Amino acid sequence: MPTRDIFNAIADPTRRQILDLLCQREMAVGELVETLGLAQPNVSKHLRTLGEADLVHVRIDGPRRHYRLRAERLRELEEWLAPYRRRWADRLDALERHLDQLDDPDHEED
Amino acid sequence: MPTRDIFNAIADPTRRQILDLLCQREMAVGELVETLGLAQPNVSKHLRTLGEADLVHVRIDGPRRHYRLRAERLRELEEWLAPYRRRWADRLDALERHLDQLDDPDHEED
DNA sequence: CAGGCATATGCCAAGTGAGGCATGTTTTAG
DNA sequence: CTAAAACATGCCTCACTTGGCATATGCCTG
Repeated sequence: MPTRDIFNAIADPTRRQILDLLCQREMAVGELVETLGLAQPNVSKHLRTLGEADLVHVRIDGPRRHYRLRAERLRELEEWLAPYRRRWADRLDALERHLDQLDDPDHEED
Repeated sequence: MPTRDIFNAIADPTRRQILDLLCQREMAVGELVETLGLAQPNVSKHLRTLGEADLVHVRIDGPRRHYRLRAERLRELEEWLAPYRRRWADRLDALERHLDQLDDPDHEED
């Protein structure tokens, strides 16, 4: 069984697009299919992957399944980002960019 | 040529480990090889992928290549995360979790 | 209960990525 | 100029992933 972590889930552009849509409102599979222009089984598979990463939640409504984003799950990403944010947030950032410029003369700097 | 975006770059656990190491200090390939316990060509390939996503920067020092993290590049991820952060940050969050609980009685809630 | 929706799952083919291994390249030492 | 050190690159194989297509499953209507 493959890895179904968040990093893997958001690595696919189509899945990011799905998340983007679900960020606005809950949607049924059919709506997603129509919006994405993909085949229904394909969309279902992506939703499965997202579900295994706990990024979406299903609400069953008769024969329809409404998928809703679990935005809270993305906090994991936020937390992973924390140590790095500290790096770009502090004053060293400017210095590093300056060093990059010195190391790489071809690089265009703003 | 494959996609070399940030999402893809951080999808691999080994590459995240490399980023984690480089977050602390600049390191030469040999140091990374020793720390990671992987074969050198493999490490070089991951570094290449990270480089193509502009997540690392190389400083050539004689025969050695020191890799440094470009933490600023991760701002792209931060920006991508922004719309979602708004979702989990607002008061709707608690409501949504409540709804999840109602939809999914088996789910353990804190 | 038969049939039709809305979705999920299974199977197959093609593309992609990671690791292992051998080899090429650049730099420094002698 | 030769050799060795430090990396990068090329090739191969294997496992995984994605998309397309067919089909199974669950739910609701008549």
